[in-house]
Amino acid sequence: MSDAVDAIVGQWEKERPELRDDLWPVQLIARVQRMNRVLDREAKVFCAKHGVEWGEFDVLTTLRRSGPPYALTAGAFLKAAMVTSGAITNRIDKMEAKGLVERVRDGADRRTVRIKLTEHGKQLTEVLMADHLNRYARLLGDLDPAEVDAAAGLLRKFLEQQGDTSIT
Amino acid sequence: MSDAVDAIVGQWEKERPELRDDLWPVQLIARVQRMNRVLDREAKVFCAKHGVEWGEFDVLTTLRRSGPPYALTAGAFLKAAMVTSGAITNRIDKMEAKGLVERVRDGADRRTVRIKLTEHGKQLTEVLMADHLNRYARLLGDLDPAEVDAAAGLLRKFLEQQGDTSIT
DNA sequence: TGCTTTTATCTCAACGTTGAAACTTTCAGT
DNA sequence: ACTGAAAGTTTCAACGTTGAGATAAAAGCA
Repeated sequence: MSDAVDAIVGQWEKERPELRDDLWPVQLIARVQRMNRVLDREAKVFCAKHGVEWGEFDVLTTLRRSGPPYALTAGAFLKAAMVTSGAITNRIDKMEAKGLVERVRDGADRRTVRIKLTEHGKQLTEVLMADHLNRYARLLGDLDPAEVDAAAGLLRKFLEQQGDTSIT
Repeated sequence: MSDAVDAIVGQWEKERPELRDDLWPVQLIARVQRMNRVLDREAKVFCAKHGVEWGEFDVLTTLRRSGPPYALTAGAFLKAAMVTSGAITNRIDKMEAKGLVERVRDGADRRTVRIKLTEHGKQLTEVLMADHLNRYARLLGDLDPAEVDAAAGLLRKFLEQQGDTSIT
């Protein structure tokens, strides 16, 4: 059994044999990158079916799981979505035009803008989530659950070390 | 110990308890996505230090590990880099301007264009690789090698299932 | 030899993200 | 109150990628 990354590492071992002992991180890192690409393409197809962008779906689910009143500040999205501020403004602009969310300036701090899920947005999210999780289960369905769990645990350690510990 | 993904899953369990048994794929998939983001940022900083773009570095190493004569067709890059044809054309245009690679149309099939590493490009790549692998080792250095290996193995299975089995 | 299909690459407009600068509001110190 | 620093968001130009279409060459077939 071998994948594209095995081929890549094989090439290095042949071309630069002296690097042999330094290639083990490639085995994980390159696969994380390639898996991300695969997931990304899959996600875009899924979102297109439902008429939303991948980034918009991210905003919808982030709002939905935050619980009532389904409203978060723009700043909260920066960490949750791991994108820059300009991207969030852009996403919200389009989603507001679609009627999925609305901007609410509340009195407490007039710098902040709360992004709030509209009723339409909430209903769409409920529909999307079911399909979304089915899709995930299908993608990983043929893998050993215990191994998936172990791999997730290792990635958690990496992310903790890198300080990816909070979404607020 | 918990990371951002634990927080996300925790929110879902609270908001939609009935989804509890369907959230296990999120534990892996969300971490692959977030780890990819972390790696991406790290890579950009690394590349900026050496005056190349992340996509350009990818082309350089792909050529280098392919072995003499360090020349590949544009099509070969599509699968290796998992990007579209327009992106490759764009990358090669810029790298040719920098003198890192050169386009060679050889007689056999005049449709194909071989992208060839220049001497300058090759020398730069040698320098970059040492730093690159040091960086990788530092990133994963605090993790248990056996666990890294196991996680890489699981991701390999996923990628095989998704047909990511060749770079040619 | 003609004709169609396939393969390989390039072109280009649309798109989303980045990152720095601008803007407004709030906070802290005096 | 006043002033400077900090925080939250928006603006905007530059950038790289996408994806469909164009172009050109090769292969298959009559």
